[in-house]
Amino acid sequence: MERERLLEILKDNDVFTSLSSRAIGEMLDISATRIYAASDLLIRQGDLATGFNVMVRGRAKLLQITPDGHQVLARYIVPGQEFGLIAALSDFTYPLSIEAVDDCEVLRWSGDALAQSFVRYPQLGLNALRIMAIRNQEMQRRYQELLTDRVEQRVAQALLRLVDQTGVTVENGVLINLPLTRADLAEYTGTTLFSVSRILRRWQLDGLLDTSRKRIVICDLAGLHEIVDVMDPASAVLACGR
Amino acid sequence: MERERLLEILKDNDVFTSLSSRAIGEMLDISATRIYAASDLLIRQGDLATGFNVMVRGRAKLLQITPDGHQVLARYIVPGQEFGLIAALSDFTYPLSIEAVDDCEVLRWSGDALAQSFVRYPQLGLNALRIMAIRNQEMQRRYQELLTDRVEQRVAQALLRLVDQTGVTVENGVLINLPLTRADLAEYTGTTLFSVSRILRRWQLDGLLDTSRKRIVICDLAGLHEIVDVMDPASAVLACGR
DNA sequence: CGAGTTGTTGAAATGACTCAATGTTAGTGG
DNA sequence: CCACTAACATTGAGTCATTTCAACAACTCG
Repeated sequence: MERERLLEILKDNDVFTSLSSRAIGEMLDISATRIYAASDLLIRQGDLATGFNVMVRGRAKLLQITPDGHQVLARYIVPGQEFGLIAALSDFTYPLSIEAVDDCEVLRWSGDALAQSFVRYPQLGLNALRIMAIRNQEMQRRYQELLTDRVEQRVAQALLRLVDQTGVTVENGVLINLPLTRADLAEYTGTTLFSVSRILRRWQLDGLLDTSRKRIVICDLAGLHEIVDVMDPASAVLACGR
Repeated sequence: MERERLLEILKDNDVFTSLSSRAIGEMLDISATRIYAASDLLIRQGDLATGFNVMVRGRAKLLQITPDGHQVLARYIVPGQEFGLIAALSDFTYPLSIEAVDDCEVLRWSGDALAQSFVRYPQLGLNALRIMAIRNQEMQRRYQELLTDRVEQRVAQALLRLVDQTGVTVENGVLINLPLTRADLAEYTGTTLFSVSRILRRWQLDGLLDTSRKRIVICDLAGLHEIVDVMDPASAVLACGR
């Protein structure tokens, strides 16, 4: 990929916020490019964390495999997003695997190189801290959702998140630009592919969305939002009380 | 509290790891002491994050209140642990409230002071990053547990975590040194106090633990561990297959 | 075309929740 | 020291959301 484009991608990434163009150029100079094919593992859960990466082309999914064989889909990585930030710290192992959805191209730095860059550009360390903090809060919110919401709300929430991340406007709504099976969504929301199938079917009939195999177009974003925060029995009671 | 004791507490906290005694002394010099009474709020969810704190006496619980009125108990803070690290970053609001369980005493630094200390002692920033990373992994693991485990396993896991954090050896086992009601445990594990009551009762009959009001003594740690990782239907099938 | 992947649907099973009633314990104030 | 009260804990019955499993339908790709 041409240098101009890569510089732009780095500049837009939160890790490199507030860094001078020269500094970003220098960071690019010491990076390596790696190419992966679809369904390759970019990172293997349990390996020592040695590489920090920025995705420049293609998409990948973060998977966590539990001791009892269950698989959890934590989130998707799309171009411009970074992963493996903990490589900057020594003695950390990756807590999950990252699997390429398409063919992928990533920029990669060794953990040591990143740690040294923290010294050279102190802003980089602060940015890293900020990213971690944000991701922490995000996890906290999702944890709480999981604890209090039911399956339907969680699926709605997941779709909204994916629209936010990968949404593309098409004629009849917003397309989630990922090859998303019912099983994927089930792993992402912590339910079964059967439940997901039933829920999507119902929403399709209600005109909230339009789905064919591995393809979901949201027609009524507001409708999904309503499901997320109105549909709860507890809050419904509260709402009635008013 | 006398200075010697405070220095020791800071020294043992992960934020101050690898800092010289002199540096820790200087940090202590610029800290303020705050006292709270039981059930006071040390931090209010939604407030701008302005203070970084280390608990030196007493215990507190991290509570997240959801839009629909549910309460989630994220974790407990015990003496020696820090909270409010994100105050070092500007424009962050606390994602949850912290409520004193007992009377508490905390050391407090302003977010600005902490950010300046990051410049003065670069190790401090790295430590902060490390702590965030660890907490992230911990959240990730709990998220996955919530997604795949059933209530019984989650309660067992919660008890084990609490033993780890606050366990005190007593005659017939390990006491969880917290005033823990069924409702607290329910908020902590994402279930109802009824389910918790039933589960604890059964375990009491099985001799796994000994509980009276607000007091839990674990008699058979190994037994709980078994429940956590053997009791799953999926893994049971796998185990049979061998 | 055919084979494997993906999606749908129904019926039965079930884990967990809700709610109401009741029992138990720790403080409080007279 | 006792009675009283509020907080905490137990228990049972009914209900519900979700899972499980099996069968089948539809699509896609070589």
